[in-house]
Amino acid sequence: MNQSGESLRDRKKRRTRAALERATLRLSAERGFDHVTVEEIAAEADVSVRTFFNYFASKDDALIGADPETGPRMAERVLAADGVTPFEAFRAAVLAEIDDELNNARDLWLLRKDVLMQRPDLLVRAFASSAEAEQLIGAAVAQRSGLPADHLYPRLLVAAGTVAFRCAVTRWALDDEVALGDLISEALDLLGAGLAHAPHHHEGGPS
Amino acid sequence: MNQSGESLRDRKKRRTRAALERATLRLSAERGFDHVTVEEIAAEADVSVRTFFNYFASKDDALIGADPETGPRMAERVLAADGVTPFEAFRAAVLAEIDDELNNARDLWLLRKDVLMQRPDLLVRAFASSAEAEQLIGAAVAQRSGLPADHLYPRLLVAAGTVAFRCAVTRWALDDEVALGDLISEALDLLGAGLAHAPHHHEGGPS
DNA sequence: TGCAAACTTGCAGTGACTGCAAAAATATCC
DNA sequence: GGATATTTTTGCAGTCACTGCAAGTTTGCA
Repeated sequence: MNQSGESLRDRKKRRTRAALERATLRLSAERGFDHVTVEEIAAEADVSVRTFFNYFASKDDALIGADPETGPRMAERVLAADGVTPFEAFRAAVLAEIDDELNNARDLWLLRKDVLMQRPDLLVRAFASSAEAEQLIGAAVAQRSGLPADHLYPRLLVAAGTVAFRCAVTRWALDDEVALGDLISEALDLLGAGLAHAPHHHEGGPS
Repeated sequence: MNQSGESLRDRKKRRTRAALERATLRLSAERGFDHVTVEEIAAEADVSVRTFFNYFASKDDALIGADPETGPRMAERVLAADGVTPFEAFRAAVLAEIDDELNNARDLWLLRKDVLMQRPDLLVRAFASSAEAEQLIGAAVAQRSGLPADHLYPRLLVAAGTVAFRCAVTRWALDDEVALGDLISEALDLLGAGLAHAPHHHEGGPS
């Protein structure tokens, strides 16, 4: 291993993963997600098809850049935030995550936007693969709440938070000129305050 | 066409659909969802594989019995409920739907329970196909709210409601001795009241 | 330099899913 | 009751996502 924390191997893996993600998004933005084969993606990223599947469990996963580290990292974030409610901890974790994402991979998110503009429903399908991540984050929320791990609240919070994220991304992809972070924040606030009452509608107002 | 509202054709279609659903669930409960092929399901239901795909767009869809009429029917229910908030209308529509379901196809739900006991994560995947139904119901909620169809609130309500349903079904499949309707009701209440504050935990209390 | 571990690749195979056109079943009209 | 139009079922051929395995290649470490 090198003196730095990241070995050659790690660096190569990160580059390959990024290349596959970028290839998936670039080609999909160009001709539509299901007019692109994994074979083409792999070719564009200059690796074998088999290698594609070493990095992503499915084509859908490559679309959202599903990363096995996301779940554990989010769980850690939830546990780390101190002196706030579990909900606030979760909210902060989500916002921190997307902030990092936009800082480190803004180009990928712009491509993603192009793809989702064409087919917003892809997001619904793609998020279905996050089951085990939800599990982990839910356990963290449960721990912070002093609730049993199988209680309804943590599961519902994480699941609803995930769809809030999804809704926000969808809106972001369609409407122009809004910051993604703001949309996510708004959606989470709505969940926090309760959906019992619809917000009033202002012509040309916020959102 | 017969004197009754339902022709021979309609009756046969309903029977075939039910047979396919039942075959999917029976075989999956027995040996696990992904150790069953569509070929086997079709054989059990006594139709061709191609016919299976005339009824269900995917194997996942057969698992939850995805019905093209569900979306429109739910939308209608939302619009029909009168003199209540959009949230209440949605809530009532969901509860009415599951009530009908349990009355008309309780046996299928018991089989479903067996399958989900083994693999709760299947539900997450299966619900991903409901994108267009969500669209329809969301439009109905928007109309009742006096909000534009692309506003965040209706989309979020329906999406969150869907995962609330999903969470409730998962809990129902794992815990014994609880009515599914009660669990769904509880989950929707939580959404309505807001997730900002975790409910208190009573030992042995109402989970 | 040499060994061990991690990563990549090709290959062969399974199975979901699709379009198409012919065959079978059902509805409609006289 | 029979001819005809409409639906539904089916088989077939083909594409493509995804998997396990075993061999080849690269990187880490002593």
